[in-house]
Amino acid sequence: MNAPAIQIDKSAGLPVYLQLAERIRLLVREGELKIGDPMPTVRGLAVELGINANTVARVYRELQAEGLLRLERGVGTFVAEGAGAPMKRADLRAIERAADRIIDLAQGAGMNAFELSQFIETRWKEVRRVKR
Amino acid sequence: MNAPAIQIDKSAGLPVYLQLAERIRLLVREGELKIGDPMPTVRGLAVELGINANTVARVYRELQAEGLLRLERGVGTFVAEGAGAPMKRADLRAIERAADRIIDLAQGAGMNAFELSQFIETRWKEVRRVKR
Amino acid sequence: MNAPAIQIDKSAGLPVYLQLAERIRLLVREGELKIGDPMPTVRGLAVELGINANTVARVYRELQAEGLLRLERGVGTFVAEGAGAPMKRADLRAIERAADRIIDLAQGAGMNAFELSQFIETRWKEVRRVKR
Amino acid sequence: MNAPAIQIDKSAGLPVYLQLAERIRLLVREGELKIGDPMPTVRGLAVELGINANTVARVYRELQAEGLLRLERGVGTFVAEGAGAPMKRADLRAIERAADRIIDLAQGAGMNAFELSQFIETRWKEVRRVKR
DNA sequence: GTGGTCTAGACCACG
DNA sequence: GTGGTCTAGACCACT
Repeated sequence: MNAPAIQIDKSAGLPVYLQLAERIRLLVREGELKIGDPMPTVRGLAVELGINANTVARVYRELQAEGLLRLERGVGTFVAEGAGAPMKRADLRAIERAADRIIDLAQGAGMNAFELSQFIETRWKEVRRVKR
Repeated sequence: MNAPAIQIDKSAGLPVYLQLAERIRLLVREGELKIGDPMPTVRGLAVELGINANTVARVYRELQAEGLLRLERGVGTFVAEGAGAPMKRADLRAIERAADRIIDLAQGAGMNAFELSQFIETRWKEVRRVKR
Repeated sequence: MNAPAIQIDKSAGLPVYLQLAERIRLLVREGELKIGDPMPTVRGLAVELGINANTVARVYRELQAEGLLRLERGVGTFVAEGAGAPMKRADLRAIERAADRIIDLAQGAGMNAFELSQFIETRWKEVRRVKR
Repeated sequence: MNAPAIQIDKSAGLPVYLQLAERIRLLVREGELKIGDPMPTVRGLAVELGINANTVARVYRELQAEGLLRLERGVGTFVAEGAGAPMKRADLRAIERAADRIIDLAQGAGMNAFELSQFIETRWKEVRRVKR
């Protein structure tokens, strides 16, 4: 598909706009969105995700400030030149495999998605602290 | 240590009270907090984390409603009998090893903690969807 | 006065949020707002300027991203440490005197405020182009 | 040159059509465009400035309504008789000198073009307020 | 039809 | 009472 599906969890606690921004950053880093690719329109994406157009516009604006997107009035929104190179495919695959494994383990131990993600964020910060 | 260290990221977007509640649930599941163990006082924990005492009290109340904590007026707060058995040590160790590995891979690929946790949450939901 | 008056021209063509952001940046650079000073509340300033609270909030958020303001949930908004040192008083005075002079000349020649500011912006860019 | 260079800053916040209209008015007042002089064609100017032809056409129409331009179908666009007399050369030179001076001061103090023009507009309005 | 700005007002997190 | 998020909807600038 040309425009990869973007999912949002409106009841996740994390603000919708942060989820959406992060999802787009990830699609760019994964190479699913390449420099110059057109983004969905503000209103179109809003309808697709069941959120308000202002929320999408806010995300696009912030990503433009980051240099990741380029907003052209009257034309559309595109992945900007400043988006940087995507991850290497091999790296991405390795992370995907590792993710599938830990998800499997966590499910076996009775954790849910939120618990696992929190666990990993906490552990990340602990590891960094130890390394210092 | 009597009370395991709890970390909160006030600038993480996720509400403080959700982070705190989740952190305590995890400590119980990991077996670091056992049934009957005393929790830090509301005020003490609030000071330690640099957040408002009301926020801590709210979390303790919610966890009491869940049956995870037991608030004894005038005495203190304790891990309740309803907390359930902790995870098996082997499971926990396996998840920790898997976490360290994926954190390593993600850092190597230039991701940050938030990106990785979002990636895993998204992947979890995708996997579940595929399995259906 | 503790909180310097901020003025907005809602019919100026330039978006209100840009005017407001620039006005605040200038007050900081002029030294009228110092590091640690409290800003008006979002809602209070909105009422004072006759604009919507969301517009003020957007400006505060953008200035926080710039490192100029510090927003504390439940507390208030303050001039941040990253605001940098204000201009020297002598420089400021010299610019004020020069401004008064050119305003006088422009008024004598029948220009209005918008024309003069456009003239200066254009000339600035021409000068820079020549210098290159 | 036949048609003096016109500059537009598409990222300046101020609508392009306002910038363009103001720039033309100024060229007439400065005497760089005299009564009867031909204006660039709509399409030519649009291409030169990298904006849409509709936008240029709209500006020409507005300036015609003001009596500044005269559109002759099939022939071209010209500076109209109603354009009025240009500023005195001495006045213009004095303003230019004053502008160069204040630009110099502002650059020395670390301001940018937008900041200076906003500063002057604000000061203009303050001065008028004081004089009343 | 695209993005941009602004409003009015609801509800939430936090102190 | 403070800032934060989100909605619904209006109107504008531009292609």
